[in-house]
Amino acid sequence: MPEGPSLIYISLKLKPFSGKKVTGCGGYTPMATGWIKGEKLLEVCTWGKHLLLRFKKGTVRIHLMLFGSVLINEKKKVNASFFLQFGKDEVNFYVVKAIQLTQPLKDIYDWRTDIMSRKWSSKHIIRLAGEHITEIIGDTLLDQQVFTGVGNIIRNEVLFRTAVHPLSRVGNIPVVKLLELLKDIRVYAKLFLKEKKAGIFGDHFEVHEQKICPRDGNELTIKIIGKTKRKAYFCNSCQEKF
DNA sequence: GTGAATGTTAACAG
DNA sequence: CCTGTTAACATTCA
Repeated sequence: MPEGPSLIYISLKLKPFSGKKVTGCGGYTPMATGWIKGEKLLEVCTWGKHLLLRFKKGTVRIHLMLFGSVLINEKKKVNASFFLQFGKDEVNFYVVKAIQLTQPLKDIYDWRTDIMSRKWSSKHIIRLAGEHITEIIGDTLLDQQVFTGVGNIIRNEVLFRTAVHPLSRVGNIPVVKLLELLKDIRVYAKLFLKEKKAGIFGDHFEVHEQKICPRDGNELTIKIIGKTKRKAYFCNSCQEKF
């Protein structure tokens, strides 16, 4: 469920609860939850794949990992790792990691790298990319400190869309090309969110989980690459290796 | 029944 | 001590 756009989608669904008072909370999370009861949910925001629920006494940082899900006024058979009640309404978080943050969010998070943020700055990321010149772009794209919110789907799709080979060294990619890649992450992420809203996300990836390159009809390469050990789908012939 | 999947981090080995 | 590898977590779907 979780890449940047999915988190925005979830946060939009939770926004109506901001300003509302928590009447009950709990779950099997090891995080203490007593401090939340009776508090007003001040704000719902995100940083990449982090869902942030702000309260006066701290923020609950929720991460969905691979299998997490959020249901409003619906329950699964399994226990929720975390839940919040707002009077008659309840929000259930399944298989999530919940942590209490007490520092001001500004001190922890830099939204200039968050692909879903208005504060996103390509200039800043180009600068950061300079510290990763020996790395392969396939790895850097999954580095949450540089491309906050990018996951395996966005990585594979955007590399294909901009015709960049995942094994390209970051330092070898011309800045113009890198800028094109950065821009397309934003474009694709928006499309991702749009499809999520329409309930059709996942219907038509170009390369992710595919077999044939839609551009030249060649067979796609499917390979576990880099330090992240995630599966990359790419076309060896039409994605340029820098 | 098996394996893989939009992910991260703690523990371990060298 | 630093770096890289493995394990662990938990669910759903093909």
